[in-house]
Amino acid sequence: MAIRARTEQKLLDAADELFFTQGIAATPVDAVLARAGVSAATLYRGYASKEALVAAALERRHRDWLAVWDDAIARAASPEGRLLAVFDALDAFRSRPDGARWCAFLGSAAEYADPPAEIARAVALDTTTLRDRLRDLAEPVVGGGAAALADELLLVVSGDLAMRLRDADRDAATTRAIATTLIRAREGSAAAGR
Amino acid sequence: MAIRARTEQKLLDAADELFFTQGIAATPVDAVLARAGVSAATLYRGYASKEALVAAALERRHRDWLAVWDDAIARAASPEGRLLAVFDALDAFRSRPDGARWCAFLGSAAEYADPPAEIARAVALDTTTLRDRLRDLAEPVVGGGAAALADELLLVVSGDLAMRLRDADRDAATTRAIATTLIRAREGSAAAGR
DNA sequence: GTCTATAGAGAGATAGAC
DNA sequence: GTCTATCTCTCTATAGAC
Repeated sequence: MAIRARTEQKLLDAADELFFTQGIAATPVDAVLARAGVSAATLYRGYASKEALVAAALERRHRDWLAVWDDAIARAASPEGRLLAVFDALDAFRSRPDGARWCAFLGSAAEYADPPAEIARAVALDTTTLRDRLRDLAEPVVGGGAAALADELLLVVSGDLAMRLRDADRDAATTRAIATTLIRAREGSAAAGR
Repeated sequence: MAIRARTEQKLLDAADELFFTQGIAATPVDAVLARAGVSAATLYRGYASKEALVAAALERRHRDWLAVWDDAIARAASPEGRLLAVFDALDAFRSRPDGARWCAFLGSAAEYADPPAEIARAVALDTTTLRDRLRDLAEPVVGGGAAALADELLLVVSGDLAMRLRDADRDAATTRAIATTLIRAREGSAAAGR
């Protein structure tokens, strides 16, 4: 990639902040360039297209998200706490200065009827990472029902994110109440099956 | 509105099918016009802007959605069945020929960082209608916890819709399993509190 | 009430200078 | 490795004929 590391970082910072708060289609490339203080020619030396820049921003954001999630898991004291840590991480990630309006990955998926391959890959990675890690974290809590519980919690996470489109500043309590109820229900049946 | 009823219907049909499957920003007005077999001048005689057409399509869709939901409620035989009917309605609405890719209302909210007033109104109406009707339907099932259960189910509905962005054709079973667990949990505490 | 034709603005991407 | 200048295309909306 024939582009300087510092320039690339400025581009990704600007892309992240604009694409995921204003929307991809709503953000002209010029706006990213102006915020980054970089010229169009430089952008297109490093990236094949606007979509390639979006994909790169998503990939960096995915790494950041995993780091925040890992921190939240590390701070938890029990298996159930580690499973619920995903919601602490959601709150923490959201209150970052560059917090997206709702979800950068779902938002990107929503903007394309037929997403460019690079963007589809980034969104699919987010989904499988969420599902796989939730299942691993659920296993110590509910045993055999871990995969099903992970699917349920993935829907709850997605629902929490989507609700941000309905009420801009909403209470996170409902989300946690749902998660706790779902976990309790499977803890009970796991214990009964033993 | 200086536009013929039949012409308006063709425009709304085309707008609905294109905006909510391809995306609003991704659909040029020309594409709507071509599909409707109507000219640009006619559209702008009836609607002030592209956004006004989007809002009109959302309003019509909202009325259709309520009719489908009402039908599903009418077919249910128990209070709990009527509360769960929202998920039957989601399935039915989705399999219509003009079924949106995920959700026309959330999708419209997602496309605008600062939505035009008419579109914001339509999305807000969808949200309050869902919340209020779910609460009314929950009341006979769980009594005092109805408002809290309605908030939970609204998040589940939104999560089901958002999950369609992750897996294009997914199993509806997870959604219903979550809803049933949440209802059971509050039925239990309602009974215990009596 | 609807159409053809077009105005006027803004988009993504590139050529060539430095 | 980065910038200035620009090319080409597409978009929303309107003017004027029928």
